Amino acid sequence: MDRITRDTVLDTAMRLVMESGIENLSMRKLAAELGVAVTSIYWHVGNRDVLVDQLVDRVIADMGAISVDGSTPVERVVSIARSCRRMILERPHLVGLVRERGLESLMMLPARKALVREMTAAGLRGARAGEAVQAVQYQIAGFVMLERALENSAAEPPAVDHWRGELALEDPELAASLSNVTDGDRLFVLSVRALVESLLG
Amino acid sequence: MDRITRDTVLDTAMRLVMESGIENLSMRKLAAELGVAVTSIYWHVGNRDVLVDQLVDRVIADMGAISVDGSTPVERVVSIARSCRRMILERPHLVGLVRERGLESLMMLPARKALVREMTAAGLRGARAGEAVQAVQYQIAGFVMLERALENSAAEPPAVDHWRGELALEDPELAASLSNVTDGDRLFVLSVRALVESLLG
DNA sequence: CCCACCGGTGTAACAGTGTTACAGAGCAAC
DNA sequence: GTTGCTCTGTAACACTGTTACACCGGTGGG
Repeated sequence: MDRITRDTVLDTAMRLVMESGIENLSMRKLAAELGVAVTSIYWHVGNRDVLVDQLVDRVIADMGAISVDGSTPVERVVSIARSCRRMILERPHLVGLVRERGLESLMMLPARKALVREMTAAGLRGARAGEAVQAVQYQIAGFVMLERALENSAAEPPAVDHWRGELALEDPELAASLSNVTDGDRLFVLSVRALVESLLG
Repeated sequence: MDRITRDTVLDTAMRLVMESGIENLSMRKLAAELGVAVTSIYWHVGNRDVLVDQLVDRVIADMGAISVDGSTPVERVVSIARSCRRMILERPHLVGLVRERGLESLMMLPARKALVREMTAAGLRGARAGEAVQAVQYQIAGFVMLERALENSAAEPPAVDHWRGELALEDPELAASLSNVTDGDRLFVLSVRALVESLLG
């Protein structure tokens, strides 16, 4: 009997997603949570797709500004990347959200401007600078997406590598480094720094 | 009436996936295609999840060997990465397949061995080499996953960047480079080369 | 005042999904 | 012949997104 609003629908949808993930959000559950029939939701938001789109927009809107620290350009770009990664990892529902829609690029919009500033500050101009920005963006987004995807399938079998035995004899430290469950932040910073140092050099 | 086999089930499932993608594969459609009831499929393969797992294993098994060209270590790693990317892009269904399961890491197994060889040939040892291998692996897989995800959502709105106007005044070539739909291969090779040069330097 | 309209809601259905309890064929072995 | 095993079919359960249609409450016009 209580009237609902497009905003109340989006609010409780957001709450449900943050509680139990996008994969457990259905129109019927949302309607039940609102104490209303399914058709009301369709009247207010139209579709499940536009509902998810609205949720993505909300999450991206509240991602806030990224922090830029460091004195050298490399350190500043690394700090941007790190801030980006932290911001995404702090929002576990975001990955599922943008995985359902195809809006991965929007994930990067706040960083883009900061990256352009740093690249030009480091002396890059024109297409060189543009490619550098895109390369770093792709690396950040790709890394985090992959990282999240891998951690969900952590129950993976040990992936019997037959050649790992012989490798362990030649360079046991290398074999151990490949077997270890990766320290995400360390590998991330290492990769970004390597890429940026090369791009700016 | 015709008896079916686990292999015939997997074969036609694979065919259906290659024809219309994993998202259009349902147990009922598969059963209909086989001219059999759903329960037979369940008896033979058990589950939809194990069915998809089997399909992933098949695709990975037929990925074959990667080619390694080039004289310098950097060029050889770039060639490995490029070969990997091509192999994945040639199998459009693979991305949907591994996106449904969480087995992204398996995507890289054939490349791993080659990367280890090149890194040690370039003089890297121990944890340094292991991290380098993982960094390149993450970059390849992340880049390709992101690339495929972006190309599916190409109908995206132009993403009104308010600051692009002022940027265009300062460095029009940079603005154009950021606006352009990215040339995937060029950006990929550029990124991998930059990363590897820095890791090996 | 009444009636028509419109915004919003509810009922019930359609078509599709994965999965399974259960009954039954066909065949081999004892 | 009867038992037992392998495999298949029927029919259902519990979901999903979506919609055709009826209804209810208010607001404005005649």
